[in-house]
Amino acid sequence: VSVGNGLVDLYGKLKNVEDARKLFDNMPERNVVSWSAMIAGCVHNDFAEEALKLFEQMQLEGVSANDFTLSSVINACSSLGNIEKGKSLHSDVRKAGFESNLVVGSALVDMYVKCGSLRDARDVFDKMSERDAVSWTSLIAGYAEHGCGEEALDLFVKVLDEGLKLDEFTFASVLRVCARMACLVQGKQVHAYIVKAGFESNPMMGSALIDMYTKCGDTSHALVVFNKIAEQNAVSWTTLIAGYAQHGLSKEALLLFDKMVGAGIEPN
RNA sequence: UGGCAUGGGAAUA
Repeated sequence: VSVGNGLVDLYGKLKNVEDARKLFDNMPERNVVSWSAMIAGCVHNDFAEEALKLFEQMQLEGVSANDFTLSSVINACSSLGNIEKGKSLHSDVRKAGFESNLVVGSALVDMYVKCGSLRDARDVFDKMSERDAVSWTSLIAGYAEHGCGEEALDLFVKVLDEGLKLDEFTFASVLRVCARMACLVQGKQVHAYIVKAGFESNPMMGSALIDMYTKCGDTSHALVVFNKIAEQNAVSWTTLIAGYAQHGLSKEALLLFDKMVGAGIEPN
């Protein structure tokens, strides 16, 4: 069974859901790991509906879900924006006693965020017994997405207070908030944290910083950041070009585009 | 007892 599970997982990760499914269907024996791997494979390859179907089938066959199964199938509801199913899974989580599980909790927060119910997301978040960078980022990104900049920044201050190690995903979400609010003061503070955390040359940090600086009207700092990125990718270039264009610097933007092509980056 | 599976992020439009 373990070998089969490993193969189902591998095919799913290689984006070959068809073969994963063939393997899964032909397994002489299936346990909760087999089902979880197959469900996760579907979710990661944009077959969220199929993941929900598999979950139902699993229950019909009398296999009970564990924390891994639940987080994957909750993630399926996130991508579908299916809050009804999400809520019913939330009650399954409570019944199965996975309420205090870190991963399941973060998946629920993300699910409610993607379904547009920030109240529920906040409620789950507040009730979690432990939180990591993912839990915090899910909620911060949720507030960012829904235009609740104040709440997002408030959370960021709190997580800094807790002394939790943050990753580039958290910083990217906070920078997005600063960009939207055109708040240069906050943005510069976040920039300082990024430098301190050693993420300065990270391409994702670079594009988030460029976006923040241009939306705040500081194109010269945006250029400084751009030049510090270890390896500029298409997003780095696009962000800078769009930032210049937004400020009427169309000649500079066109020049940048030529430079991008010259640097061997394919425009998309 | 151990082994295999699960959650979050950036530009443009």
